[in-house]
Amino acid sequence: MKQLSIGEVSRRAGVAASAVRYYESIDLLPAPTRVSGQRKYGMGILNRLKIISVAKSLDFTLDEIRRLFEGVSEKSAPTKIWREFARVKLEDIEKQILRANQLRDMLNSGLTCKCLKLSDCLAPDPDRDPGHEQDSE
Amino acid sequence: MKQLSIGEVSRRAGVAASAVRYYESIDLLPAPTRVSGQRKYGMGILNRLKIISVAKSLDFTLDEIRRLFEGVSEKSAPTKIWREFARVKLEDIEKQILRANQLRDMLNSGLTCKCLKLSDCLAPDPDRDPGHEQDSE
DNA sequence: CTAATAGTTAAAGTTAACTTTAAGTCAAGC
DNA sequence: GCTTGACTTAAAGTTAACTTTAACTATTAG
Repeated sequence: MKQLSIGEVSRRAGVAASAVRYYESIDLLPAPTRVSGQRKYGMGILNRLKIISVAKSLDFTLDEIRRLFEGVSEKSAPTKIWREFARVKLEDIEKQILRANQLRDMLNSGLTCKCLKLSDCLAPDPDRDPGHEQDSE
Repeated sequence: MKQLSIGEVSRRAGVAASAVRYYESIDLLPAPTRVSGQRKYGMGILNRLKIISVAKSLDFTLDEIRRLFEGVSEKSAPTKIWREFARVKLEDIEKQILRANQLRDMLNSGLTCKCLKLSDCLAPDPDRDPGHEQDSE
């Protein structure tokens, strides 16, 4: 079974060695075995780093990912925990899509008539150019 | 013309007063007029803060938003510049929407089949449980 | 052997976007 | 006049996710 040095792990996973050490320091990665002080990893580390990288790209924080791994180390269904995280993240993304549409609409109306109003508000010194106060709700 | 104190702006816009001062310090907001040292804002500030807040929620950095406003402050045809800017930003936002949809799809597939494979890799101590090493590419 | 390369640590530095703190000013109500 | 509450400033603190640095040790090539 091949043992990888931290440098090899870094190269093969495309993750900086300092990041790998950092992940270990926050218990996102387990402490590997040591050979005369130096970390030696099994191939499993590559998978683990891959998962971290994918989760990160899905806007999971490292803390969430850590909890994700923790959940898996429990006896009960790991898929359940993954599903739950994915569900929550899905909601986030739906919201993001809604907001993107909102801003798109704001910008779209900026491209047509409302813009004249909006752009007044965006003028360098709005206090000098009054006359379009919005509703005081 | 109603003048708002920073506290009123904060309440009405749902943005901390310290954040408003911070925005001013990084030139994201213009310096408002002062009445015996205290900031007094016109209603336009609320629009401006709203735009900032929406853009922020879409992962625009404050620096990007600042550049957004800058385009509008040029002397020459402000609406023209605004239009051009809005057009460019629109493209960005369409991309954001696409990316968000992609992300949603990834999470959706995470909720179904792929997960079962992934969960194998999430075992508590991969080094003790070899047998699914990935290709050494 | 030496030199170069790769690994080790703890601690400080980085960036964004703020918040908190400390010390002081100002306006309003009693 | 005094107190209270909102405001002012500069500067330091916060959080996440790392990176960089400094000083040191270990491994490998020649």
